[in-house]
Amino acid sequence: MRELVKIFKALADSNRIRIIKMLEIRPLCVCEITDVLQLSASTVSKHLSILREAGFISDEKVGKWVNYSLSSGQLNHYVGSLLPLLKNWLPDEALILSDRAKVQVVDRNKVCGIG
Amino acid sequence: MRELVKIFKALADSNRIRIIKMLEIRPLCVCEITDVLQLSASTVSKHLSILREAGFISDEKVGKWVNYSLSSGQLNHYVGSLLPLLKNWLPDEALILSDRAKVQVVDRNKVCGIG
DNA sequence: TCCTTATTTCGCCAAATGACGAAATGATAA
DNA sequence: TTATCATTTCGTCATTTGGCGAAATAAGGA
Repeated sequence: MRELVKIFKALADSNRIRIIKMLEIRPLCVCEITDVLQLSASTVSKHLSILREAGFISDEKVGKWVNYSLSSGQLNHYVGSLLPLLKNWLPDEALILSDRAKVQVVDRNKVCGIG
Repeated sequence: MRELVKIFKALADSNRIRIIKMLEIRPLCVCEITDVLQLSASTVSKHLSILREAGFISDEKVGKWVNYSLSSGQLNHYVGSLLPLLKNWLPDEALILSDRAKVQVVDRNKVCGIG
């Protein structure tokens, strides 16, 4: 029960849903997400830790970057059911489409450390 | 997006999940739910309004009681996907089983106005 | 080694949340 | 009509949440 509540809490924020929908495109580092969402790095880092604790995403340190990607969903039963639903949801939401367009072109070597 | 966040917020509380799992058994009035959850009537009423606003439940006034029941799920796309998932989840959770056992025997004419 | 860079953690603040009791509402029963 | 009962609304309070900037970490490059 506590786990299920944690999972729904993780989804109960629009910025975290935006992150999940961005990660459906490809793995991203913190500063790429920061660039798209226009939030501070510390705020994005917090959102990512909430999503990670809930099992939606996993992180992998590569050099000075941490790449975040969607979980396979095989580890957590609830996540395995919810991520496919989310994948089909919000297909026409303007904000999500614009986020994803930015994800397509963002370059971590250019956005990180500048804006 | 706003609607989806509202829906996840509605599920992001253990007492509201308990209510949904109780309503899987049968429709209930506020005071029956109050009796099982051991919360104040005003708190339960608030939880029910959040679930109703999100589309999970509907209410029907019958005499002096208001019967709450699970939505068919045909009205709201998200709810229609999530309620069936919830129906399969937490099948062995002790708290849910105990709530449901109470639902089986609770009598609104006995519990309302006393406890 | 020293400096830069990406990320996380910490401390703070404003707003939202979940709880309660008291008061208001609406319907039944006397 | 008057009293009772189920429910909702209101005001309050403690806790949680989501945001920020500053400081701490950790890795890379000069």
